[in-house]
Amino acid sequence: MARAATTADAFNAVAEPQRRQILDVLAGGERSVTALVEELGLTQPQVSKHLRVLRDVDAVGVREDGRHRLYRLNAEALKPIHDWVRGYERFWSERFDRLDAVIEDLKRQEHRDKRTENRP
Amino acid sequence: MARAATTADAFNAVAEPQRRQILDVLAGGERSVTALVEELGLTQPQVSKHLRVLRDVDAVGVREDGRHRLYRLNAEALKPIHDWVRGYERFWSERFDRLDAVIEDLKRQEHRDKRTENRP
DNA sequence: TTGACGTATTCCCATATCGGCATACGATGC
DNA sequence: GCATCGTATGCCGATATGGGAATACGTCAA
Repeated sequence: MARAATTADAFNAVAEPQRRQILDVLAGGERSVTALVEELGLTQPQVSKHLRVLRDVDAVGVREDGRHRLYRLNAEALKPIHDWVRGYERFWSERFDRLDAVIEDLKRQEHRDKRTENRP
Repeated sequence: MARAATTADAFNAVAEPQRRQILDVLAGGERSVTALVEELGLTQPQVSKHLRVLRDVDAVGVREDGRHRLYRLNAEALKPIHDWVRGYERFWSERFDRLDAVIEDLKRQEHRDKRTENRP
């Protein structure tokens, strides 16, 4: 056994910078492979391969149009990432600064309580 | 040349499920390596290695405490991920449905303008 | 039908990655 | 000093990954 859980999920798909770029372009609307090749300055096989990965995690969809294949964004697939990272929002968001301060105070209070609770 | 840009950035660090688990635990407060080993059911070298990766991208910090090493979350490092994925929020959030419709209308309008702007 | 175009796939190379095991290393307690 | 604990690192094997080049495949035009 070796190298477990490289599970082709959205997190992995998005870990590659060029794939993020592809998604960013597709956010602007459908594109053919050639269009992506030109806009991103990548080779055609490169783009096709990245699109394959994105398709496997359902982050993009395809539509046939003559000899072209038009790819479109399917942002739903990114929601799990959003949901996960949003759980950390409070650690940096100013909106929660006050709340954090209060929590810290409570923690300190709790510590003091523990240190003194068994004293005469 | 081969395999470019697997750049040890936050996106990559977080692409590994077990590393996300570690961060999730650390979100609850400082932990020693052993504590993480027990809470997650991983081997000690596994945990140490994952922590190394997380430390390299500055997603966690360490503090020495006797022969223990206490790791803590540094959520700031996850902000780039949040910022990036937040750009896609509008694709699934109902709150933006109306706005999307308006934008689409504007795009169509623009297309019409372009198609006719050089006509007599 | 033939040829060009648009795209996907295959093969190969170099390297990165993960797990397991063993081991090294620093701090502590006896 | 010596054994032990807590942790980090090194090495290995298996596999995945990304790039490049070549090629296969399907569609359309002449």
